[in-house]
Amino acid sequence: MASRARVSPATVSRYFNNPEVVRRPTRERIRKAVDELGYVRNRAVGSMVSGTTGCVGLVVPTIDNAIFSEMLQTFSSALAIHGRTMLIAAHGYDLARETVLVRSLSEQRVDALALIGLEHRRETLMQIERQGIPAALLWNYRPGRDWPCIGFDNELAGRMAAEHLLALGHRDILFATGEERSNDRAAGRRKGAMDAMRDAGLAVPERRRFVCPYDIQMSKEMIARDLRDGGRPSAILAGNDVIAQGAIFAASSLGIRVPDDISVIGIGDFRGSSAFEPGLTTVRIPARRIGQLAADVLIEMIDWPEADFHHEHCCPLELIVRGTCKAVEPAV
Amino acid sequence: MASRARVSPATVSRYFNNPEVVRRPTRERIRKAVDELGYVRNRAVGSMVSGTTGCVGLVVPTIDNAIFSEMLQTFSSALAIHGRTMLIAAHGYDLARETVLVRSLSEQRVDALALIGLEHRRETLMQIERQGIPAALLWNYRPGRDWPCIGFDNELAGRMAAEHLLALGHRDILFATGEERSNDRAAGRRKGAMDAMRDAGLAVPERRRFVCPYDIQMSKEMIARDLRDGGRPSAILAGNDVIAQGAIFAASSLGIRVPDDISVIGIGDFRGSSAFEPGLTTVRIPARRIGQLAADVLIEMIDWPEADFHHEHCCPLELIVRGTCKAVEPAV
DNA sequence: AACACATCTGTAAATGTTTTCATCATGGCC
DNA sequence: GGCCATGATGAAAACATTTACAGATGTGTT
Repeated sequence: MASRARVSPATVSRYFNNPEVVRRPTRERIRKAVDELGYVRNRAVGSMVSGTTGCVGLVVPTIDNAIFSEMLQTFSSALAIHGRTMLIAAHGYDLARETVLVRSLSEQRVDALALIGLEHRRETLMQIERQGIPAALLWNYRPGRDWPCIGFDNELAGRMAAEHLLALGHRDILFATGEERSNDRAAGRRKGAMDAMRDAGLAVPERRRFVCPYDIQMSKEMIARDLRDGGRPSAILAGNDVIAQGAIFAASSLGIRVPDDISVIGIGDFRGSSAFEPGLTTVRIPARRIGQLAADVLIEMIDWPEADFHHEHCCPLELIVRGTCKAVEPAV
Repeated sequence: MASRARVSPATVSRYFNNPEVVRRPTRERIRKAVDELGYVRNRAVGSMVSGTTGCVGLVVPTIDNAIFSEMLQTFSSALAIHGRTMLIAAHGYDLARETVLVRSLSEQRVDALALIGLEHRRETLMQIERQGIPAALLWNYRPGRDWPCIGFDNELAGRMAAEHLLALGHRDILFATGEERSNDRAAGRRKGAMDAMRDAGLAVPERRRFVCPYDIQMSKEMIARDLRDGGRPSAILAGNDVIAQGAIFAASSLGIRVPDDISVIGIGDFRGSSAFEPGLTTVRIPARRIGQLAADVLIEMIDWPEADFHHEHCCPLELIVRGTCKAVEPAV
């Protein structure tokens, strides 16, 4: 390649990385040679010398998820603006597999790494620390961590949902929360909701709590069965909007009207939740904001490795009141 | 690293790539050294010498999309089984940007590449061809292409939906199809539906056709407005399930009952479409199957570069009849 | 003991880019 | 014309791994 343009490899390198330092005619000669040979420079090699790949790794439980994908999209676009690429890997809610993926990403020499949630295997975090890869934990937030952390307070989300129902006078609430295995977010939300109940002096019987998978159809079926066989609560608190949507359809399939006969609240405010009839009342998760912040923080950490600002962002939640919750009639 | 275990770099390389050719005690020594030093091998460098990175690139219009993400998940898992990683990039329905992404992926030296749709800029395809990267086009299918192609017949999908409505006696159908800019899939579906109407000897007036964005809320609003102002068709054919869901909510918001007052059919069978009340009648896209096949095909192309089997997979579609379509009452 | 053979490991070359330092050319200024 | 500053380019080292080949060691057979 270099010989075709009658320049040294050094100049070719400059042509790609700092075109302006190459004299116009030389530049033109290289451009032509690149064109004719269909030359594509090998970034992998460059990374060996310069130590950077321009890739940022993102390890998520699953891509196949309404709300993550919103964050992913923003994250990816934000990186692109800085000329970086996103490398993505999904572990399917299996933290052991997460360790493998992190290693694989390290081997690719990603410039930075983002993980979902605060809970990870010791091994995973040590791997990252040891290699000195800039990294951040996303989606969940608790203060005082020694890792950069961009997310929101999942406990608060659960609490906000519960308190909204309590404020409307609901006492008999069904808690249909998400699977908690390898998922500190779901666990946090349930805890927050339970705390709110306790604080209100209300006990939640075992039969009013259960775990739903992240699937609208399966949630619908489980909740429908419970509504049919397990008595009739006055409200359902769902661990996320997918479960909430399942709950609405479950009610609908049994001829139970929302919100007249039963109230439903979700967490997430996924795309589409606003379109429901009636619109889903929910606690909005600032997914795009998290994606954007995550990208900003990681790029900052890459570009100023010494700086060591303490990155902690707790993004605000917002209760979105739409049409699926209604006050209980005052006892006559 | 090599010195710490008192072996040559060559043996370390063997330890990682072919552990079984290294003698037990040596292996153990290396394992210990790796452990102590927290050593992580640099795959990027290896790729320079061996020419492979273990990464497969996937360029999609958007990740933030119910049905792609199902395919992505399967694709990624299938690759993982073969020890390969997925590199993903989204161009936001901008084929010019796609070219840039493909170049970037080439520079990373992905072992193979997958693109969505059949239409791409000449430049994009030439880039790939010139570099000799194994590549496949996904999601859409038309026979006789000179590129490996794994997808389904989008025209047929549109036609199937239309013919179902026609068979139920519908004549006045509203066509709410997807945005066609940089999207041959949406264009194909609309064409298929229109062809079916023509074949049935029916003209579709301009006011019964319009384009919806890929967003449930916006689709709902557009369709609600049309239903209010533009007269009342007996059925709505939606270009995808998101639009169909928007249509159902639009009807619902106006007190129009589905399917009694109006029928709705979608294309996709997204997760969640089955949970609707009533369940959405739709044409199922075999998303997981496409993801699996795509991974298989690409891995085959990587492993047997010479083989040159003609890869063309047209995955079968299936009409899923649920509850949103009803025969029109026979004229009295 | 000699030999063939298999198994394991080391040597050294090769890979394509970046980076540092040196060199060369050019032009302005005294 | 000599000098310095500036800008453009080249030379060469460095990077961490793979691979072909050679050498070493061990094993079993005659």
